[in-house]
Amino acid sequence: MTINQNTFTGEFSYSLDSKGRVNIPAKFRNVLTSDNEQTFVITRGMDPCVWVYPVTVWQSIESELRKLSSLSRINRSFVRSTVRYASSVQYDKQGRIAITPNLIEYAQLGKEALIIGMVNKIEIWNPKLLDSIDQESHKIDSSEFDELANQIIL
Amino acid sequence: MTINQNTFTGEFSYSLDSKGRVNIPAKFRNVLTSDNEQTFVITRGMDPCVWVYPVTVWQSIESELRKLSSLSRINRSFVRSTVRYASSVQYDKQGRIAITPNLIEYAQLGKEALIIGMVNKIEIWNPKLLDSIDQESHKIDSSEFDELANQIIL
DNA sequence: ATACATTATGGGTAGTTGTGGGTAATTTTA
DNA sequence: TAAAATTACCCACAACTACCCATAATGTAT
Repeated sequence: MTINQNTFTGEFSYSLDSKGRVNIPAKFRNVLTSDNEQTFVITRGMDPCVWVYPVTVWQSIESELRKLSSLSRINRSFVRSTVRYASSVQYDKQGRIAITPNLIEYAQLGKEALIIGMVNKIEIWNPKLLDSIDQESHKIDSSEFDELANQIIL
Repeated sequence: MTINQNTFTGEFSYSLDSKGRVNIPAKFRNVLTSDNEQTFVITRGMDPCVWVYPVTVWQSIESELRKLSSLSRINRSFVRSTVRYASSVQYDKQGRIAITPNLIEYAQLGKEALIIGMVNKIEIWNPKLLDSIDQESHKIDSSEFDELANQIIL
């Protein structure tokens, strides 16, 4: 019945209310393993959006980061930028999480929120921003895109 | 007598009801392996139609996607575009799945639905749309078909 | 040919889900 | 320390979805 634990696919349009809360789609909550205890970690995405990880998945990312030696300047900078904006949030009885003002500003979120399952994590987008970025990148990347598509047989 | 597990061939005309449900042909349901638990994954096709995968087949696609690091912009964009419109659906006691409004719009589905077995997946088409696309492409492809003939012996 | 089983299609109902807002508890600020 | 602001927790409602049953059409077996 469930596809896979802690695995997210699909797209949902939800609204960000006046208190900065968004609903986590029921389909996403239902595939969360119980050891997450209704908890996610939210942080800045590499693109201008919010990344949402199940807390257990985030923990394994942290343990990877721990392996990176702080002797390297790039490592330090990478660890800092990854961890800096991360905070853990638990969803309420209605299945909503609160997005910090920090992240709302970074992802330029208004009332509309587009929630996209990205396999191991969830992205929250300003729909209009994603549209414009999508159109830009399609022009640029099409050849590399085709390469990837050839490796993965759909 | 089944041909092959999780393998679909043939064409069927069914109807999409007012709730957006279509029947999966009995022949297709009967070749589904039991580990799929009556579950498919539906998503956008490359053509304007709906693609329907047995969930176990989709899982292997997902595990390929998991290997792509989100540090690369192209990877992120590729994963997003692949997974964005995918959602898992279980067929009900009558053998029907519900098509999401998203996909109904994308495939321009009306009351008529043409269901086509495509070996490892199933396609759901607006019959009229397929007709018009077929006629267009037949004019164009014949030379490229010849190329394929070297690779596949019919 | 007749009885039986399966299949395709339609619709009703109860529970779930998304959204808004209210109140109490906690933290921050003056 | 008191006031203000923020956060956590609770309830309510409308919309939607999953699940159930009914029926007609088709296919299968005796």
